[in-house]
Amino acid sequence: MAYTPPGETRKKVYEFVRERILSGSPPTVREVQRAFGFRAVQSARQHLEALVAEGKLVKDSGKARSHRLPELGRVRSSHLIPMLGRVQAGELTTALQDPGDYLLVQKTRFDGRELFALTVQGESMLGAGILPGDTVIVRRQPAARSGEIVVALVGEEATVKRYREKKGRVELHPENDAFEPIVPREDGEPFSILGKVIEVRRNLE
Amino acid sequence: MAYTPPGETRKKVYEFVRERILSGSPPTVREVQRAFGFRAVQSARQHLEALVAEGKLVKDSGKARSHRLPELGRVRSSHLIPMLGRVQAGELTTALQDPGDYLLVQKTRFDGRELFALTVQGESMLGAGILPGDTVIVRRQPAARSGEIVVALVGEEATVKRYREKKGRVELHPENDAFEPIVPREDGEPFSILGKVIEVRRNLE
DNA sequence: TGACATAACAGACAAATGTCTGTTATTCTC
DNA sequence: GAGAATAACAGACATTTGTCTGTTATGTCA
Repeated sequence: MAYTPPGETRKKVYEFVRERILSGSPPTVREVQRAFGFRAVQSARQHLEALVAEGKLVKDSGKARSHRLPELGRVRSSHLIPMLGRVQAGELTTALQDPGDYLLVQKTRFDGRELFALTVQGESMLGAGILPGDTVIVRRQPAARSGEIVVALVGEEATVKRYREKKGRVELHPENDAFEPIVPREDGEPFSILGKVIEVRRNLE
Repeated sequence: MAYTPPGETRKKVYEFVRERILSGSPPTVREVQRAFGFRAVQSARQHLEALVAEGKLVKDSGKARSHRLPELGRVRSSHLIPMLGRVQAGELTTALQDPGDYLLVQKTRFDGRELFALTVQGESMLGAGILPGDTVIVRRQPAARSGEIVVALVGEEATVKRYREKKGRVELHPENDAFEPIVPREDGEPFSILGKVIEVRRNLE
């Protein structure tokens, strides 16, 4: 490779390595070498070492593909969680076993097994900023605290509502004046909480 | 390691490798070996090969740390994108160089470089289901089509609004009756589109 | 010009890592 | 119990990858 102005190639090496790290496979020294057409391994190594010295990268000495971004220490661990489509609510819990799609989430506190995702249908939670088509990420749990947004099974249907306890009575509140609160157990319909909504996502592409 | 029932260790190996891949550094065969206390490298390798045969993992033969999740191949790529905090809007573009935190996204169409994330402040987009504290994921682009939600730089401030062109005139519409549309360039304030909002996320934990 | 810094190169060695061949142990089924 | 299937082990070899020592080229600046 021809001589380049000081810092120029360095910067490109940094960007290259950064992209590779962010996309999941940090390069080896020789991959950097090849990517830049260096004829010597040491050329790539010099840049990498300099970037580590500058604090722009960190690495584990002696290990393959061990370059990391220093900021990434702060990034929390991530999980693939099952994404449920338009399944019948009754099958919901069993459908969790064999999901059709996955969603990538980063959650420290939870195990991937406790989480699943649902596509919201209907406009009953407009007031809480949850629109039809939004994806809700749910932590499986059999109970909730008053005020939390939950996914509940009422009869045969899974529904997203705000959970409230009033004088010991359970109510599922929509956030939309056009809908009425649901008071389960009053009509004897089977009722259970599937989990708590811990994240809402909306695609606008 | 003692003999374990068929499939049991296999499953744990899969989960181990999966976690490592998702957290950014796929393990070497010997790291798997050590993690499970195998006394032979081959023990780890057998499990890994079986998982590849089952289609639960894929790998590049001969390369270090090359195990990948096939699902991630389907989704094509996951990226960590820079998350901008409460930065001054004027510094926004340069601040991208040195982000404070990262957000994990899966986007097929886009490169990690084109994306960044912002925390929404203010209630001007309530009507579009975007609440204060929500995170918007933005694709950097200098223009938008009428009707799209954008992040724009008006004067010194970055703002999330719906972009509209009316008779060739540009307007930035809030989705909240308490706010007035912004008509940039009328008062000569510097104006530019930073990018288009392609996803909205809200944490409820 | 000459000292100095950076960039790039050359060739090697050492360590990490992937791969291979063959063996023993455990469980299940018939 | 024999055979099959899976799990685990042992010991090596080959390749990849990280690291090292030393050299040459290009540009900067007093």
